[in-house]
Amino acid sequence: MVRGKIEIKRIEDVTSRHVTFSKRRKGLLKKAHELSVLCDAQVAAIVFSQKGRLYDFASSEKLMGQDLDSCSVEELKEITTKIEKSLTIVRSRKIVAEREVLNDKSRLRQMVHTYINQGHASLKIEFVSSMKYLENNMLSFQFEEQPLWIQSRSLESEKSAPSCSCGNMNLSDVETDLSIGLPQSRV
Amino acid sequence: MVRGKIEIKRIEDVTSRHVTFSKRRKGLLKKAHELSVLCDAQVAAIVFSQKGRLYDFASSEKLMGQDLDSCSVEELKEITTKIEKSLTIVRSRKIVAEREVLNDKSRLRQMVHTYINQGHASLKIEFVSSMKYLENNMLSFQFEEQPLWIQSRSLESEKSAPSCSCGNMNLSDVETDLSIGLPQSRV
DNA sequence: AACACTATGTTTAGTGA
DNA sequence: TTCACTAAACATAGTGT
Repeated sequence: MVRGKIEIKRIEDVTSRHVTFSKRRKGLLKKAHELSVLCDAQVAAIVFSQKGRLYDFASSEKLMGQDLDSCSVEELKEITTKIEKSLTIVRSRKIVAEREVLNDKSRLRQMVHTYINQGHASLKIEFVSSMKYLENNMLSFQFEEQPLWIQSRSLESEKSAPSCSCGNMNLSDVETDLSIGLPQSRV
Repeated sequence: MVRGKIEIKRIEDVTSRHVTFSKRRKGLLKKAHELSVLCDAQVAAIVFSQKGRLYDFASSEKLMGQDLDSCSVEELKEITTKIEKSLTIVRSRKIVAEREVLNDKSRLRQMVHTYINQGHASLKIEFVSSMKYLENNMLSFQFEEQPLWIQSRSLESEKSAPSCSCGNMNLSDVETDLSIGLPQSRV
């Protein structure tokens, strides 16, 4: 047989799909890295396996592990610039995520609307309530339970941040919180 | 001359860098798309040019533009599953972004600490105040001014979401808000 | 600047161990 | 399963227009 070109559509064979996922995921993250270095650009690539495992690359982590003790003033200023850039990417991720949530909400609205109009009475209540569940999830955006890999990663980040007070603020007391919802839903 | 292999380091020539950025960016987004289709995985790739322009791919947007009026119950359930997946990616982007902010904060702390210990008195005040500015930016995470492209994209999303009340909640009134900061800094 | 070309390097689908 | 291999497909650096 001939090793021909492949069509870009879902690979049905489970083994092939896993192998291809592994190879192409590696390729994608490598390309993301190369682009960020060659062109000095902020690049992030995020991949989820079907099991929910996260593989990602984010260019601003280049910054990690630098030996700050030996920094000159010029180097510190350069790092300041880089941090400003990384703020930009964090903010923009918020924009991208928000856009996605808006699109999701729009789709949910359409679905609920369409479904109700079609009047499949027997399934209606069940479906609408599952829609409500999803809506609530998106609106209150709570994280009751997290997969283990998220917990461990968060813990790692926490541990690598030594306690240090700056001015009259103890930075370890910072509470990080993301809420997307109706104003009255926040406590 | 020989068209040899290139070294992965910043391209100094501005024109070459821009051309390479354009070519490789296109390649990366194509690869991201192919991976998401071939392996049925959630994939997102986010690229910023040095001017702050955003280029991105997110696999869940496949969903967009589907004709929901002709959906069967089975299709609706499938879409529900897809929406649940897209929720996962949105949540995980939050995790990635938070991790990045934590790393940034850790670096800032180290920098301020190191700098103060070195005692360059003449520049100290200036530098520390600029660090404070950055800290505040990260802590309060406000969006006073947005580039035009962000505003126009947000408007597009808003327009494509028709008003529809579901239960006792008018979904168009949803207020989206992200805050990372001290509890008392929130209003 | 933005495209077209193409030699060369890189990625990967399929195979076999 | 997970590796290594390799032909073929693909991406792209340098070039020309």
